[in-house]
Amino acid sequence: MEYNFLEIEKKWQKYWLENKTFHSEIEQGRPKFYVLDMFPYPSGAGLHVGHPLGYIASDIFSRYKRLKGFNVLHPMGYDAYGLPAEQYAIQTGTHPSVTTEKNVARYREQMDQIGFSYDWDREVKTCDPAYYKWTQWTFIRLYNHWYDHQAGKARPVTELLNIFKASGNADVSAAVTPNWFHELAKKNTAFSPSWKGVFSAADWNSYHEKQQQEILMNYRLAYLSEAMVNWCPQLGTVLANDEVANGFSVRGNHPVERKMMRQWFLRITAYAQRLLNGLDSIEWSDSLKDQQKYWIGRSEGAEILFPIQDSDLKLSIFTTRPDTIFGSTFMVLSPEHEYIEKISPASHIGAVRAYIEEVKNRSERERMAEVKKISGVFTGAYCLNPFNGKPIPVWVADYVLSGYGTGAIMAVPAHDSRDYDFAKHFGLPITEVVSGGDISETSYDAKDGLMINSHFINGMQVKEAIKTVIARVNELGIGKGMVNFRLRDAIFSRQRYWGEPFPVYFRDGIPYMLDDQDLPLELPPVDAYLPTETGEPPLARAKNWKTKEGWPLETNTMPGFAGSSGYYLRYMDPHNREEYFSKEAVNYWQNVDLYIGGDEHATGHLIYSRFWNKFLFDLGMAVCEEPFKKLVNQGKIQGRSSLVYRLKASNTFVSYGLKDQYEHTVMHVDLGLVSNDVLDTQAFRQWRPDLADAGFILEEGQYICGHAVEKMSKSLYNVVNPDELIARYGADTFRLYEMFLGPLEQSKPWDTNGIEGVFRFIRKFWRLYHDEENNFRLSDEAPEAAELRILHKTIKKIQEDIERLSFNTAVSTFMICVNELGELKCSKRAILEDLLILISPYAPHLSEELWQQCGHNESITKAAFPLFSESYLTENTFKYPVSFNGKMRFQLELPVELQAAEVQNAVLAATESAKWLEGRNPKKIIVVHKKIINVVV
RNA sequence: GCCCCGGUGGUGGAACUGGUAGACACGCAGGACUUAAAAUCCUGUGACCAUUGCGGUUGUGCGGGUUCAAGUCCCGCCCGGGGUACCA
Repeated sequence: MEYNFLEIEKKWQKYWLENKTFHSEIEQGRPKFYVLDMFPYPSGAGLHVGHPLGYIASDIFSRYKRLKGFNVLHPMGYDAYGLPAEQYAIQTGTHPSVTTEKNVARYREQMDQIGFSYDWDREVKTCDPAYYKWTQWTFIRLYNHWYDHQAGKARPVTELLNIFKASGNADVSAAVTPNWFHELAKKNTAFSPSWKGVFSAADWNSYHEKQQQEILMNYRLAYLSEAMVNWCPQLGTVLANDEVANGFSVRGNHPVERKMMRQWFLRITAYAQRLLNGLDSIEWSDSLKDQQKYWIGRSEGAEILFPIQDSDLKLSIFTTRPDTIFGSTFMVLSPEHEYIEKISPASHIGAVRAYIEEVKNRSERERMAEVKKISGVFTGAYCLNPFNGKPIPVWVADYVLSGYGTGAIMAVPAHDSRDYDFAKHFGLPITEVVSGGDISETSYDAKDGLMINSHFINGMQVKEAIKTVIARVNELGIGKGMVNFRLRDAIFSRQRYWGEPFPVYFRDGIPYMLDDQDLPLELPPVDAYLPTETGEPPLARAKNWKTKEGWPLETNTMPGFAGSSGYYLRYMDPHNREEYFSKEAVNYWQNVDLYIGGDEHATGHLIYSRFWNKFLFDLGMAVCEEPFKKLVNQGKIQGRSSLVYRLKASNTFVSYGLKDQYEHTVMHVDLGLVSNDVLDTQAFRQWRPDLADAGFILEEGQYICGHAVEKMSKSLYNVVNPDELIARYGADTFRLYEMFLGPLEQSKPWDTNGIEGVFRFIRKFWRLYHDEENNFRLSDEAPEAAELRILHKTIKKIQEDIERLSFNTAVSTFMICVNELGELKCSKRAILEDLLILISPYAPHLSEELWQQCGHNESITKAAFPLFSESYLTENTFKYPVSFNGKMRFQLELPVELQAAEVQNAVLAATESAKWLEGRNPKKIIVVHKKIINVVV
């Protein structure tokens, strides 16, 4: 039988589906292994050749682990909420679920063609009410919990209420919104403006329901707050920080502005330290961990109070360099700082207000673009250095951010480059307090040197000085050591239709959660997918969008990362109607052992889901602190575009090698018209009407195209579609070729040319099992030592490669093995059956087919991975490479048992040595057993 | 600016802990089979020099260093990709 991949692949895909070959169930006593792909957003364009790269790798690993005896959980699903389907709905009126279903079906069809070993019984879709019920359920828990820093975990709000009732909040160490009491006093006149947010039990019990709820909101892990948010007018919604880059939306690249809005937030900052600590316990790439570390942005320092001159007010600043306090020659407040109005004298307040107004009107984008532009204004006020009472002028400038630290800094121009630039610009004094730099040209920011001009810390090293100042500040009660994080709470509301509805209603303007029994709150139909005339989100269009009692429901929906934050847990028990997932399931499957996906999720999904998991861990539901033990980012597959060169103002095209002799413009040409960089000129003329009369300047009778590596995109005509390749070469060849392309984690260009080599290999492999007439034929003769050596060498290498996810070298290893067995004309069952098992994770259809022809009734996926035995590889001689002064000169075959001294003698005795010794005596002979000999002369 | 990753033939890449640089494949050249083509098989293929033969020199972005030995380790640069951007 000829190798007919079309038939074989269809046959086994059907077999796997009908026999539920990859269905997994809990099997106590059998070790589990959880392999997960980042589930895709099903876009209308379908899969291109870059998408399946990670899926193939994870599939190979899953199949390998099954052969190794593991009970493998390998599910797939869809991150179904997304902007494209909704934008399409806005344009056409088609409900996004219709578009999504269609795209899901297409994705499934494409994935099935590749022969993945997913347990499709566990499929989840984030837009499925049975799934998002648990997203809503978790939101309710977040709302009903607060973070206790003392306990280091989330606790129920009911417990917090008991504490408040019994003893107020003085002893509570909770994660709260900074300056929440200040905002509350502004909103609710029942609270005094000078209130510091501390209340006794008696105070608490005297508060009205509304006041109590308003206070509690600042403790909840999901909370509603008026805050500066990223507003994207084109998308008509708010975005989280990770969804914005350089002032533009990551999706769609639309401008984003800052706006005050009331939104739902998740208090992810409560978990900042744990999110940081957890990174040390997981196997992720350094670059990914660094990205998260930077995003979390922990910095240690101190909060110090500076009294304002002629006032009772004290200005609180945050600094990581308390050692430089005597070098602080001015203070800077952010333009939003509450003290500005209070401290600026009448003589200056006009100019200050004008500056603030100017800053406010600058858009976020302008601000970004003008980072280097220095601006600021003197408030006219002074504060005093708390140690020596020296007056320091207070400025306002927009290089200080209101959202970080206390929104105010002590500027130390000598040792901070931003302060330095500011001081130079406004002619403010620069006082050196750390020796070791030259501050005439630039600031000296290093934390290295001895303190000078600094009273009680003079002569100390920076590190010691920092400790000493913090201790002194503590002692005097004018500040304390403090840790700050760059991480911001996650904005959780979207003013869009296509997302999870919040399980929230409002009574007298106060939010309340729905009962669990009313979940899921399903997404209602609307007449249009646009905001209302009054600017309310699309859900405000839904009829009867209220509770049974008539209270209005929340009209925002949840963001994209809501549904993807806990999906790996739901896969463990996807059909459970009573629980998110059962205790039994999570105790068995624990967490993800290997997670493969793109690194664009570094500061989004991968932080949110770690947070989500830690919260569920605090609830006692997740059993591991970290959801993804090992994570690998597959590289991007870039497009390899073909280029042709058109002579200026003509329809003549010049071949690549001759193009520099003419003035020309470069044009992208469809990959389908090019083979091995040679253009099919006939097809080119038919490609577009305007090219029908195209002329060519050829080299050696051919038109050679140039090429460029760039992103895969329709507009560059370089998109390669897996369906066509599979139709032509089969899925097994396609899988192998994707892996053969290069290391999984590396980005690389797709070049279809090489696929022929892999296809050749597959057919060569097939021929090992067949005679010249293509009849299946294996011999039962005992294998020879040489054949066994090849097999075991291969087992060893394949196992090592797969364990370190080096799939490209594994493919080479198979090629070498088949080349060598082919040379020996090996057709021994004892060799070839093991080889089939080895290759089955890579080329599953082919190996199932041959396995069956070998006479097995059961799927090869149930076989056991062959055991490697060192004994077949032992040799009694070794061919030593012999170097002279490090240069390899010749090889010398010697018995392996020879000791170093004997080897040295043998080398000196070798005839070739004389030539390189040239009569000299060697100074030294290095012998590394079974590695190398180096003669030093 | 800062952080991370990378730079090896015409191309994709291999060399895992320092130990024969260029495995495996593509492409290219030559050959076999064939009326011919496809398919298949064989040989060669980093560069330069020498080819009558063995061969020699050089070579992993650049410049130094450590070592018996460096693509691999150290120092200083250059280039490409990604992340980040006044976070005090």
